[in-house]
Amino acid sequence: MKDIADAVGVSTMAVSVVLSGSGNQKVSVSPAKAERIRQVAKELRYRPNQNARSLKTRRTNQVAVVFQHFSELGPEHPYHIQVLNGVTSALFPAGYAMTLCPRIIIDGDAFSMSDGRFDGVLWCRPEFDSESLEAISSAGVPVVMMHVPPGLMSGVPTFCADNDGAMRQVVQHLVSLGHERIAFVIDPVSVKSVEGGARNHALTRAAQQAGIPKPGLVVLGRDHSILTRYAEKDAPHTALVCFSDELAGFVLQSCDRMGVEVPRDISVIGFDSSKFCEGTKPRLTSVNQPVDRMAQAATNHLLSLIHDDERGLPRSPMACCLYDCALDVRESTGPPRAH
Amino acid sequence: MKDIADAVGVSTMAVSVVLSGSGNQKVSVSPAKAERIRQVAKELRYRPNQNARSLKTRRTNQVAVVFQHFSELGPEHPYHIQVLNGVTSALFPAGYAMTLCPRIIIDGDAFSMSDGRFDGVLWCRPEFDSESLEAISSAGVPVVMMHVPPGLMSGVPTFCADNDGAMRQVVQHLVSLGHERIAFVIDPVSVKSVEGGARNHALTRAAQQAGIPKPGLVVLGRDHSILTRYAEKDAPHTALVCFSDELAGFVLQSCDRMGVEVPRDISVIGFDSSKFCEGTKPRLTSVNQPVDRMAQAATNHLLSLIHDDERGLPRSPMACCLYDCALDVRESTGPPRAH
DNA sequence: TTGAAAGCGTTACCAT
DNA sequence: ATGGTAACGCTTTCAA
Repeated sequence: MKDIADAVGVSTMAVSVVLSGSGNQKVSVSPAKAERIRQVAKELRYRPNQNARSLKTRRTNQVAVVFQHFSELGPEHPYHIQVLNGVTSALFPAGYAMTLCPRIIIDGDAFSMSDGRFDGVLWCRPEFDSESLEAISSAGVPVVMMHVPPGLMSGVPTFCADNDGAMRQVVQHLVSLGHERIAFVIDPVSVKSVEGGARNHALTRAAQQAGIPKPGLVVLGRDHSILTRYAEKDAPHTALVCFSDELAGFVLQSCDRMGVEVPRDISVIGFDSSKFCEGTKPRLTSVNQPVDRMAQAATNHLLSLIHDDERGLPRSPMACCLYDCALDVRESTGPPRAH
Repeated sequence: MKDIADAVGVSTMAVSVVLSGSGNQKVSVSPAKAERIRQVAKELRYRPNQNARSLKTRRTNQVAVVFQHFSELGPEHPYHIQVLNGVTSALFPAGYAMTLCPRIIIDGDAFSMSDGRFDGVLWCRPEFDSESLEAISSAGVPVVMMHVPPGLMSGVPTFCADNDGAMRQVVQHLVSLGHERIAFVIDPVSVKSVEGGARNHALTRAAQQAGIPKPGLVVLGRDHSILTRYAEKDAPHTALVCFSDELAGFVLQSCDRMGVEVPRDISVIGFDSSKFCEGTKPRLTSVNQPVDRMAQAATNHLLSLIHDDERGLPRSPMACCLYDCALDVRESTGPPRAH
C-alpha cells in the first residue's frame, strides 16, 4: 500500500479508502487521484492482505461448516452433498467463503470457532456433547444449527425436519397397507444423536396416535443376524423404518443375502429420499427431507445474523424453523405377508 | 493476552511463547509459570486470534480448493465428492482447513488466491484461461493442479489420469468385442477443457495404434437428435466413448427414449466408474479413474511444498504425476449389431 | 529467564 | 479534500 501511496503521491489512507471500497464517508478522494491509485495498484499487482484487513475490520467473509464425520462423504451419503450444495448456493452469491475446519470437525475443539477466522458457523453435527454446547452458546460469532428439534437448544436458531409430521405419514402409509407391528432401525452412532432420538419418539407417537402397538427399536451394529428374525413366520415386525437411506440400503442388502424378499416378506422405509433410493432393488420408499433447502435457508439466516451483528442491530428472534417432509412411496413397501 | 500476562505477572511475550507452542528456542519460560499461564488462559477463556497470528506468521493453515462449477455437486457428479474426500483425508490430519472461495470459484478472480488467506491452492478447474494461468504461475503460494496432462503447465506440479493408457484399454476392449467405428462423446463445456482435448487425442492415438478408423467426435449439446442416427442400420458408429459417467448416463437415457437398445444396438462407455455406473440400466462400463487417490496425493504434495517454503528449502521438483486407470467392464458394452 | 518494543498490512479517527 | 497516526492482536528480536 505504501508503494502505491508513494508512487501516486498520496497517503496510504487514500489508497485504503479507494481500494477497500468501504464507502468511508468521512474521507473522500478526488476522482482523478482515485483513478490513478487504481491504475498504479494494477501496475504494481497490488493484492490486499486479507489477514490484515480482517484483523482490523473483524470480518473475514468466511463461514465455517461443521459436520460430524466428514469421511462419510459419498454417493451413499447424499446428505453432506445436499448440505454443501445448499450452503454454497447461499454463501457464494453473498461473497462468503465456506471452510471445513479440522480443529472443529476432527479434533472436536468447538471453541476454535471463535478464533476470529469465521463470521459465523453452521453447525451440522447431529450429536454434540456438553463442551460443544457451551462453546456454541458462548461463541463470539452467530451460530445456526441444523437437525436440532425445537426446544432443545435455546438461544441458537435451529433448522430441522418435521420428524413428527414425517413419521405420521410413514405410519399412515404402513397402516393403510395393513401393517401393525413396525420397528425403528438405527445405527449405533445416530441413536445417540439428538435427531435419532427425535425420530424414534416421533415414530412412537405417530404409532400411538394411529392405534397400533409401540414400535420396536433395532440398533443395527455390525452383527446383522438380527435380521434373520424377520425371515421367520412369527417375525416380530412386518415393516422397518430406517434412520437413513444408507441404513435402509444396508438392510435391503442383508435381506437379499438372507433370502428375505422385500416388500413381500417385509417392508423397508428409508429417510432422505436421495437418488440412492432409485438405484436400490427394489426402489426404496423413503421420507423426503429437503436438506438442501434447509441448508440454504439456515445459511441465509446465518448471513442475516452476521449482518445484524455487523450493523449493531438486534438479532432476528427466529428460534426454530421446521420443514415439512413428504413420503416418496416406491417399491420397498407393500402389504404384510399373509399368515 | 495482556489480561493473562497481567494476571500471572509476566509479559505478553511469555504468554505468547507458552500458548502458541511455536517452540521458540531463544526464549524459555519456567514450567511453573508456563502452567500458571495455561491455567489462567483457560479461566479467562482466552482464544488466540488467528487473524493476528496469521498476519504475523504469514501462515494460515488453510488451503483453498478451486472447482469449476460447484453447483454441479451431486450424486450424478461423484467427481467433486471424491476430490473433497481425498483432499480432506490428507488435509485434516495435518491440521489444515479447506476452504471453498467464491472469489475464485464464482467470480473467477484467480488472483485472490494470493490474498494471504491460504497457504496453498489445489486447482481442480479443468478449464482455465490466460488470466488464471498468469495468476497461477505468479501466485505467492504453492499451487498444485489436477487434470492437467503432462507438458502443458510448466512450473506447476500436476496430478492427472493416464488418459493414453485408459483409452488404450478402452479401444482394446471394444476391438476385442468386434467394434471398429467408434466415437468420442463430450459436452460443450468439457470439450474446451484441457483434459477433454487430451482424452479425445488419447482415444484417437489408441485407435490408430489398434489399426481401426479414426474415432468420430460428437459434441452433445441440448439437441440429442444426433443419437437417432445410431438407431439406423448404417449407423456411423457402433460404440460411444463418453467423457464422463454423467454424460454416458445422459446418452443411455436418450437411447432408451429413442428405442435404441444398449448394448445390442450400440455400446456405451463412461469415465470415472463411479457408483453411478451401478445404478444405470444397463450398468455402465466405465474407465476407473482414482480421483480420490489423486486428490489425496495432490494435497499431500501441496502440503510438502508449503512445508518446503516455510523452511526455506527448495521445492520438490516433481512436475507431473500420472495415474493408471482401469476399465471396469459392465453391461453397457457388447458385440456390435450384425448387419 | 524475562521485559520492552518493533513491527505484520490494514483501517479509521482526528486533525489540518 | 487530504495527511498523520493510532490501533487491531499477535510474534519475535533485542537487550537486560
